[in-house]
Amino acid sequence: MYKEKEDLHAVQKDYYKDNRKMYVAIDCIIFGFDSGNLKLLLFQRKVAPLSGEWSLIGSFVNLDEDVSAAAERVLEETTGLKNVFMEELKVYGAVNRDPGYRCISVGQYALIRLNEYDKELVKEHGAAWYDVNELPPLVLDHGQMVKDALAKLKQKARFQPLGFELLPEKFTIPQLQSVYEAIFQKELDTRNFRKKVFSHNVLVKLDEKDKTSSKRGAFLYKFDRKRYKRLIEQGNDFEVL
Amino acid sequence: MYKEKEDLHAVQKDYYKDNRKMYVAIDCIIFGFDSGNLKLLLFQRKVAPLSGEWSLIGSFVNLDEDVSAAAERVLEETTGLKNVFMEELKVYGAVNRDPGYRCISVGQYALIRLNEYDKELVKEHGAAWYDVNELPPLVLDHGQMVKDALAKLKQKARFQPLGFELLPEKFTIPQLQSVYEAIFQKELDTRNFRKKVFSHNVLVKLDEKDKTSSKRGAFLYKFDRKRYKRLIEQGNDFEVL
DNA sequence: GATAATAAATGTAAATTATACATTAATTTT
DNA sequence: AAAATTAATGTATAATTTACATTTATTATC
Repeated sequence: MYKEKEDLHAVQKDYYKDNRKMYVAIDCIIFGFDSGNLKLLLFQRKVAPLSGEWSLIGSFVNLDEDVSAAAERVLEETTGLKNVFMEELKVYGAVNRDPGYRCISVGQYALIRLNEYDKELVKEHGAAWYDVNELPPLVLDHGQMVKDALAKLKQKARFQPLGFELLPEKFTIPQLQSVYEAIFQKELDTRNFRKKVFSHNVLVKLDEKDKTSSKRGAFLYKFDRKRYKRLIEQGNDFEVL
Repeated sequence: MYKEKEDLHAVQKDYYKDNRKMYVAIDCIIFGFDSGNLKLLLFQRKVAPLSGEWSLIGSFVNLDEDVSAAAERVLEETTGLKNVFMEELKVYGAVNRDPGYRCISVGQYALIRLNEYDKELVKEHGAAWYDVNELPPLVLDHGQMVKDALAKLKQKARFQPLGFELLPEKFTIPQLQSVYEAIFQKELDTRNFRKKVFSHNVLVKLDEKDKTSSKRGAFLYKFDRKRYKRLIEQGNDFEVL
C-alpha cells in the first residue's frame, strides 16, 4: 500500500498541515459504433445519493495508482478491454459537483470496437448501450461530460484517425464513411470521401469482401499504423473532411 | 470553510471508508510574448524538496474552491491579472510525480500581455521571464508540462485566435505575424499572412500608427471579438496557416 | 532640402485542393 | 433472364494556397 513519505517534508509540515486532501475519481465515457450510430455504455449507479440512476462508470483513483491507470483499470473491469484508445477529456473540478464528499473527476473518453468487448462482463455490471442521440438523464455532471466528449471527438476526428478505433480491424469503406457521418453528424459524398481517405495511403485493401450489407459485397480494408506514423512524421495530418 | 456532508453518504460509509484522498494542485504555465519570442514566467520553489529550483507557479486546490478558480487565484496573486486566456492543459497524475505526498496536478496554461501584468507583484515573487527556447531545468514534471503546453498552443493556434491574447489590445500586423512565427516556429510569408488574417474580417484598422519599429510606422489594429463570434457561429474557424 | 535607409504595404499567376454531381459494376434473389 | 441492391468510379469547375518582387511612407543624414 502507498505510504506518504513524511520525512521529506518534515521541515515545512506547516505548509501541508491544513487538510486539503480530496477524492480524485475518473469517469469513463465509452463510445462504440453500431448500425450507423454512436453508442455510449451506461451503468446504473450503485451508491447513494442517486443510486439506481444512469451514470457513466467511474472509480476513485487509488493512492498507489496513476490517474490514467485508474481509467484503464475501470475500462478493463467493465469491458475486458486493454490497450484501446482512451484519452483525457478534462477535469471536472467544481466544488459542488458531487453532493456528497468533495471529489474531482477526470473525464476519460474511450473508443472501442463493439465486436471485441466482453459481453458477459457488461451484463454482470448491469450496463447498457445507448444511442448517443437517445440518452437518458445522467447523474451529476455526467451529461455534460458526454456532451464535452462528443464535441471533442468531433474536433479531433478531423485530423486524427479516430474512426478506425470504432470499427473492427477489417472494415469496408461504406462502414468507415458511416462512422464519420455519425461523428460529424453530417452526410458525406461517397466519391469525395473515398478520394480523401485513399489519398493518405494508410489503408490496405484485402482480398476479402463483406457481404453482410449488399449482394455485391464491399472489399475489406485494414488501417496501416506504420504508414500512418510515417504520414505524421512527415508533418501531415490524417484529414477526412 | 468547506464541510463534508457525512449524512448523505451514511448508508455506504464503507464505500468511502478507506482513505483515498490526495492533494490536488494546479500549476500555471504562463506565456508572454516579447521581441519576437515566447516567454515563460518562472518561479523559485519555496518548499523542500528542491527548494530554490526553478519551477512553475502552483498551489493546492482548497476544499472550498473549484479547480479552475484555484488557477485563476494563483494567476492573479502572481501577475495581478484576471480574465485572461487560461485553459486546462492536462492532468499530471503519476503516483510518483511528487517525491513527497501523493499529489496530482492540473496543468493550466495562460496567455498574457506583457504590457498589462503587475511588475511589482512579479518581482515580489522572485519570478522571472525566460525565453521558451532557453529554459533552465525545472523541478518535477514541470519541464514536461511546458513541453506539452507549447505543443498544445501550436495545435490550437491554428484554428483559434490565440495570437491576440499575447499582444496589447492595439497591435500591428507585423507584430501579429511575429507572434505566429514564434508559436509555429516557422517563418511566414508577409503577403499571404496578411491576406489570410484579413480574410476573416475580424480586424479593425485604427487611425493610428506604431512607429517604434520603423520610420514609416505600421498601422494599429484591434481584434473584434463580436465579429469573431459571428464567424464561429457561422461554422468557420479562424485559421492562420 | 535632397538622398539614403528602413520597414510597411500591396497583387498576380500557377498549382493544388475541394466541391458538385451521375453512371456502371458485381452479385443475389425472384 | 430480369430485377433489385449497394459498391465503385471520374471529371469539370470553383476555391484556396502558394510562390514571389516592387512600391510607399517616413526619418535620418549629408
